[in-house]
Amino acid sequence: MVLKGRPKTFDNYDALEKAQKIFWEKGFEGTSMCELVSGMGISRQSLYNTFGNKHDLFISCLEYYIHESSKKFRDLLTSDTISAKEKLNQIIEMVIDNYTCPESKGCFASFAIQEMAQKDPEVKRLLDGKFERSYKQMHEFFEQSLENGKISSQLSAEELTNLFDSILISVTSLCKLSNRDDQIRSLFGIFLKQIQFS
Amino acid sequence: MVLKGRPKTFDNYDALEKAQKIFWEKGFEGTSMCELVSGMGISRQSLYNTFGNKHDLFISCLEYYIHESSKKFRDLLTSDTISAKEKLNQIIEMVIDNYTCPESKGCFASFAIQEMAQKDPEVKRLLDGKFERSYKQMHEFFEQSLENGKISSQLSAEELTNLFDSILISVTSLCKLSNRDDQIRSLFGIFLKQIQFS
DNA sequence: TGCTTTTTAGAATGATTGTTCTATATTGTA
DNA sequence: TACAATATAGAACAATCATTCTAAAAAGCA
Repeated sequence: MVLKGRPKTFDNYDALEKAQKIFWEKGFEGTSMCELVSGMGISRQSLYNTFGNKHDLFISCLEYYIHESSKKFRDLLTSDTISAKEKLNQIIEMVIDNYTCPESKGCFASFAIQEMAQKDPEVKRLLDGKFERSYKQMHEFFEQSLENGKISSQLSAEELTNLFDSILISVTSLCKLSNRDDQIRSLFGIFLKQIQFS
Repeated sequence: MVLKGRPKTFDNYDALEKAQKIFWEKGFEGTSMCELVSGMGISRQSLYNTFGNKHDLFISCLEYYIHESSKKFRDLLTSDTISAKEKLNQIIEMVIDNYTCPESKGCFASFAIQEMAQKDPEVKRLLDGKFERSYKQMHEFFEQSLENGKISSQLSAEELTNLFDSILISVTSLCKLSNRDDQIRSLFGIFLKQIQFS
């Protein structure tokens, strides 16, 4: 394939990341195309040529966010080099850092659940997929760890997954309220109390 | 105080409830005044006279929702006639019914957290207040129940409160995803496993 | 130098927004 | 009957919206 004409000068994913942050702060309906043009640092024409209309752009942002945010989580859970205990500790540390730092904006997917899932089938489908995949990854982790005796618990693999998933989702709302950092940390302490490591 | 002129023919709280449901479905930015005029069943002029502008109206909706949704919860927790175990069971049953019924729309306050809390200080203040009050009510309940021996647990009153609060918040997001009813029910089972009733 | 494509800026479009204004009807009390 | 308050419908307004269009500059390759 031969390239002709002026080459692209901006990076699609850089632009998507900028757009996503704007959507995140102002919401889908609350964000205007003018703000996106300014914020993404590309011209209106380039925006429409590259990303389609406003809704298309939002979907692309959500897809990119889901892809990026799932990466670290999946890599940690499926790593071969660290113990089950260490995996959990690293995930918990990562989450606590993310949701207790002052400039944290929470979770773009959780925001999308509340603003968009009900009225936008495409958003709903993407979110269902994302949360189902991470649920399955967690479940597999707990099931294997219980089976091979790395952990034991009075709770089943399903229950451990349900609880951990619930805590992860709740902190995306808690972090938007005032003075909840201690509660966020406490929740993971409570979760770890459910597990004995060998 | 003597009444003069034509009396009001619509009920403020009925109108607020209708407005709140529209905001709930479409979001603050996604709802137009025209939709509100149609949906609330009153004229545009009456709307502005009674509730001020769009933002004022949203705040009134949120205040009313907070007041109404806190009522049952508070009444149950502070009741003198039923046991601690019965209180928890009734609250749990109420929540599960609310969030697993097909026409459930979730929680208006949780929606407001994600769409509005970050950019609207007044909304933030109302939500901080609501969740802080219900947190304190729960904490008082668990503290007293532990002190007078109605319940015992390996978790402290703070931890029980943190966990229960977290579960309540997470189900407002879970209910917007597909096929999560079992998980919602499971979470309360897990919570009850943390408590021994006497 | 031509050709092609992407880049930019900004005008134009038509629809919709929140809000105010005008005008009139309704329904109570004095 | 007069007055006061609320009710209604809908026009008017200026602003903003998402999107398309116009026009020209920039940058690669043949």
